[in-house]
Amino acid sequence: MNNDIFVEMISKKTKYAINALVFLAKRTGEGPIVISEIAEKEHIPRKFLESILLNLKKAGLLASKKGKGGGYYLLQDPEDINLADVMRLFDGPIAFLPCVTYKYYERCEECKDEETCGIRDVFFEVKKKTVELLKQASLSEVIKRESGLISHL
Amino acid sequence: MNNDIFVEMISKKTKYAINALVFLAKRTGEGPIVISEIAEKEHIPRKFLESILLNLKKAGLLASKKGKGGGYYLLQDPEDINLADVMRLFDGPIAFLPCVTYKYYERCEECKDEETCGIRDVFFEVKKKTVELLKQASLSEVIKRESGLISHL
DNA sequence: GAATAGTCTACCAAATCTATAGACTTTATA
DNA sequence: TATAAAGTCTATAGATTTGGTAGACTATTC
Repeated sequence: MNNDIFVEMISKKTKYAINALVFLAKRTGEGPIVISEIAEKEHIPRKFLESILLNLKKAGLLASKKGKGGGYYLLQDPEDINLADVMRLFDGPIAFLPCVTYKYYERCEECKDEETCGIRDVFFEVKKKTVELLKQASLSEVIKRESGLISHL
Repeated sequence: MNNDIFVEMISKKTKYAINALVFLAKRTGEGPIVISEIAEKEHIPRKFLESILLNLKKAGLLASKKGKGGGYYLLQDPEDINLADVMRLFDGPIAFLPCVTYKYYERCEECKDEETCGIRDVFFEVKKKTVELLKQASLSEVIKRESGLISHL
């Protein structure tokens, strides 16, 4: 039984990454923004954020500039960056079971017949819907929702 | 970046629990089934399964009988046990963020204004849909899908 | 050349997950 | 009533992951 208060399902890395990206998206056109500003404004441990931004850069979402006047800035259009991609980058495949992923497919050891596995079928459906919703959630979409124009809550 | 081969999202506990429950559901009416039989047939480490079944018993899904001729059996109708409940039992709330759960609600530390948080809005939608799909997935539904009558793959 | 700012490597503490071991209790039945 | 069968309880342990820190290094600007 889970005695723990709470099991967070997305990692802090992903959460911080999303927050940093949204922050940068809102300030498109202002030129490079320094790590420490993002860290402060978004309440993210500075050193930890460093490695996150580096990952986002390697993944091609961000670019950076060194030296005075340097910092990070979005490399892609906020329309084109979505939460599904970000989550996959840090937390791996978006699925409850490895057998319903495409890129990270792995058979369940205990599974007797995957072809007719009802559990797999259920989790495949869940994964499909989740990815669909997260793909739709681009940075611009997230920002748009912040304004309260669209609310699902 | 995730260098690990794969991050399994539901715990083995949950997976084993579901498999054990489906197994028991298929054998409703046969009386108590011993732990070791479930362990063998479902390829679950025996001792580990013990504690899982105990949890399921405490949660009111299973009952047990000690001594010779004893074992475990379903206490509820297979229609009435769904994957959402099982997952919650072992893995906690079904949500990517604590701020979109009901029973385990917790505010994100870094969050500036929850009311207008676009990220929260997105993840709330995802959670809602996920729970909906998992609620529909009762043990009987899983078994029905195994037969290949309904397939979403 | 000094200050600024990102990059790289290494490390670490805490928590969680997946078990395993073994003693104990209850029950059926020969 | 002894004994074997079967579930229950407590404790522990190894491996992995997560979240975070430290510090040296490199590149850029003025």
